[in-house]
Amino acid sequence: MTSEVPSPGSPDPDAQALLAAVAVQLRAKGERMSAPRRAVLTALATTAGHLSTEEIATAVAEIAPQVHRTSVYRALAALSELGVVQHVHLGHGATAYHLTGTRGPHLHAQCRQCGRIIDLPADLLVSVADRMGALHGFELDATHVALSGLCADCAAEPNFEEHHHKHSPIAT
Amino acid sequence: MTSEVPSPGSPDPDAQALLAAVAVQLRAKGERMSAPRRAVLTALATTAGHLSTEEIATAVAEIAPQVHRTSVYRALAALSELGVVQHVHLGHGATAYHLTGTRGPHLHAQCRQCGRIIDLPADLLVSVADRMGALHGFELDATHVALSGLCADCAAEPNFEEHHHKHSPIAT
DNA sequence: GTTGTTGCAAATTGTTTGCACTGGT
DNA sequence: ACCAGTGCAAACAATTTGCAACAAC
Repeated sequence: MTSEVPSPGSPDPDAQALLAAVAVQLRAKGERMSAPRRAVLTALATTAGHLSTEEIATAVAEIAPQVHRTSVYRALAALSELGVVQHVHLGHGATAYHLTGTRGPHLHAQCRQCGRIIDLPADLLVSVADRMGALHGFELDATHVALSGLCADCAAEPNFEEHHHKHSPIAT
Repeated sequence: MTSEVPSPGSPDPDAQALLAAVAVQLRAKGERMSAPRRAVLTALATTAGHLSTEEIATAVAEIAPQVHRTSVYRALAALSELGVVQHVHLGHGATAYHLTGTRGPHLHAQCRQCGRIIDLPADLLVSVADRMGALHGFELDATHVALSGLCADCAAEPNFEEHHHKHSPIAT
């Protein structure tokens, strides 16, 4: 939990390639690659999971301490705009960010007890989407919000033993 | 839109009954019925829809102007605790509240463009829930978050013509 | 008369904005 | 050299908390 960021010595080819590719995309739009953006991308790339703004800010602080929190927000906005970064709305009030490429398209579910996020197959809701389309003409974007419920561990143990707590303490 | 609150003259039997019933439940727990709680319940009862804290606060201000915003939050917390009020997490960062009894159990979907909320049959996700249970032991609570997407109107008109805007301007 | 609840003001938390300056290209 | 992007401080919005006064029971 304290250091999933690669030490300055480990180049991490994947992250390097990502930075280069994004730099190109940015330049194509007349925008620029910068330290904060690099740090945010690195944070996201080295986790492969879903991070809250809070968690990204923390990770960035370890990677590039001089980067201001404000710039993290701005970097996330810019990268979202670019399409490299996506976000998922979790229950409660939190938003989680992840790289668009990562692990292909997938849906999310979050445990309302321990906050754990579970990835689900992208096609899980296709029939539901079809039904909603037929019923209301509603065009479902299933990846955009996380389904809510209880993970296996928390369902088994009804009380809050805060099993893993990889994410937030969650209220509801 | 400006006044769905009943004028002081109209008693509204449904709301009255609700207030009485909740008062009993509160007392059973050693708690009390009060002006703010009455106002919040009335606001929710007279809308039958889903209201944001903002909207509730506004409605309450019309019903009982002396009620402080803080008390609205506290009333919502108390009534949620009691189980009379439930909330749904909408995309973006908003939370909508509604009476537990209202229109029976149902799911929600929200248009990410205009914010409109659509009610869906409660059983829409049962097969998905089963699949998640089998796959991960995850116990889905489908009512707790709103599915996200585009409503028919907004899907037809790709640009933001802010069709109805019953709810928030929504960003994403 | 108790004590749960309120109103208010102040503290918190999370995010955004204005602006002079820095750094990528 | 140009101007997008940054750091910082201040503005903002939304919710929470401490506490004395109040009112439901």
